[in-house]
Amino acid sequence: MKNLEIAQIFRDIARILEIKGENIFRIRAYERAAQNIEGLTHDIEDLTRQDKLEEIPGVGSDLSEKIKEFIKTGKIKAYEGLKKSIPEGLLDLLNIPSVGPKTAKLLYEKSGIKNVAGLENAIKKGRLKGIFGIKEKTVENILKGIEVLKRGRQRMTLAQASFVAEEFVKPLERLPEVKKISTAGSLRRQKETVRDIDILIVSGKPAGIMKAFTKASSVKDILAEGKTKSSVRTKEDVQVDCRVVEDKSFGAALLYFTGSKNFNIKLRQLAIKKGLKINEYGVFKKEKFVAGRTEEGIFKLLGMQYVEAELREDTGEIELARKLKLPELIELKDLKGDLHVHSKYSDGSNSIEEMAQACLKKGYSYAAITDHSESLKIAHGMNLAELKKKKTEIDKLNKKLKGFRILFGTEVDIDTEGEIDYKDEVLREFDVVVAAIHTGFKQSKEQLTDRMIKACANKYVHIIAHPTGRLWGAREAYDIDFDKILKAAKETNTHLEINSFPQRLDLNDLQSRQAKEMGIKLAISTDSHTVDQLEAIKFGISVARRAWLSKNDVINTLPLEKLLKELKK
DNA sequence: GCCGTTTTCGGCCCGACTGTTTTCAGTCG
Repeated sequence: MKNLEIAQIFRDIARILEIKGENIFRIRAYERAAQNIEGLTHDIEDLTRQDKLEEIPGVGSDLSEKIKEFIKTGKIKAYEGLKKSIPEGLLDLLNIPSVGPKTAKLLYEKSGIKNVAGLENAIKKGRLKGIFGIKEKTVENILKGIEVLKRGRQRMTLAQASFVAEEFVKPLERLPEVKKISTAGSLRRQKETVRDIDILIVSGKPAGIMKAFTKASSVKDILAEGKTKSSVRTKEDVQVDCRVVEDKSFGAALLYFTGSKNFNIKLRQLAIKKGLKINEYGVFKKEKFVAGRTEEGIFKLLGMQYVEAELREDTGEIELARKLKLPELIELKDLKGDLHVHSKYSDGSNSIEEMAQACLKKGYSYAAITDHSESLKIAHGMNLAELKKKKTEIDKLNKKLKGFRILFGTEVDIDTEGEIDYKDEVLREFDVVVAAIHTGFKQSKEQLTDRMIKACANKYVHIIAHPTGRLWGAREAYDIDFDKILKAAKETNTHLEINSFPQRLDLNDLQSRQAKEMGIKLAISTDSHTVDQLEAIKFGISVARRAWLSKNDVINTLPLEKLLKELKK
């Protein structure tokens, strides 16, 4: 997949053009194309072959030629030329908060600064003094920005972001002057990783809220403090923005702060065509306020369906909403059970009964206890004698539990040859067989892909767990040919898992959407090793919703009998 | 550079906050 590579080049081109002071609309065109290419669910090389590049929003004749050139030669001549026109390190300056293209250009032209190190040095030697427009405060901000850059402004997992947001929302919502409060931004869109936290508040007394917000216990720096909008940085280096609006603007402001940027732009363009103007205060006809209290009201006024926050990425949802053809997204309450749960029999911390009771409490009607298979020694993989004991225990518990069924499951290992470590006569006995790669990650792409395809072909394997193996912050995805695996899954009626574990989220949103488009049904599971981890299912649901999945696309929304039928190959 | 339920040319989302300015440009989201 060259998608990300090409998107990065277009983004770089945009930044070089910015520094050179090019036409802002040309710059935005590159940025828009970059973002849309990043969000593609198809391999851009396939689109090139099928002559469908210009179907990508924001890609016209010129950019499609550049993409073709890159696919063919591995280079884009225009890009190579642009790169030579400015010093290599200059683009890095744009990564410093408070330094944009204008400042970067100024620093380069007036002071010969070519990179971050050069900038730091110049500041230390006081060489920035006398540059028009740069005074003490600006220098101070640049220095702070460099510090932030050096620490690395990382993205958090969705789970971490939810936690940071709660630390602000909880105390704020107790204030009497707070009428409504909501998170917004990529957290509300439930992206798998989040950089900044956005909080929106309705109140008639913004001043007190700004004060309370900037004085919150986890705040380290105040980045900006205005009448209705403030930004802080927490001790963990997370930027949190807070904005206060009146009640009648809540919907408009929520829409605006939830984004995404491209979604907002397209919605506003649509409004302009209808003679309306959208900003964060409302929708206006000439000067007159015509909507804004709720998001629903705004979408209705624009003649379209309500677009769920998770879909707002400008990847076709606006067009479908206008035709009233958006899919009905899956919800947490649609799930009937969890199909990937561990117990004490392998490396889990709770007994089967404890896990089952917790699932029952969540309103599930079944759970598959999928302990590791024999070869995975590190996770106390189970031998045949232990399996027998486990089966007996499950049968006994099932007699006891009312309205709930424990499914006899296993998470088997796909070995380095693509074989499963239990024999067929053992596999046959399970209700649910989840298969996954746990070893030999470093094999070649062909080997890894073949292993997965072979596992799909096994008639007793129902679900491939965490299919790409990526572990956020720890491990990249296996080097696999994902398209081939999708094809194999489709042909063999094997299901793919959306693993809800916050560091995994595997498949991710784009991959899940691709699977759905292929007609593959997915399983949303937690891979829980403790009772508490069952709660992570909400993150799997977030992935599914961002992937446009409906109830029908997910097998564990089925009632028990239908599920067992669906699993049969 | 893209794009078209007014257009193949002339538009292109919109506003808060900051710093350095006396009215605004730059940055950010």
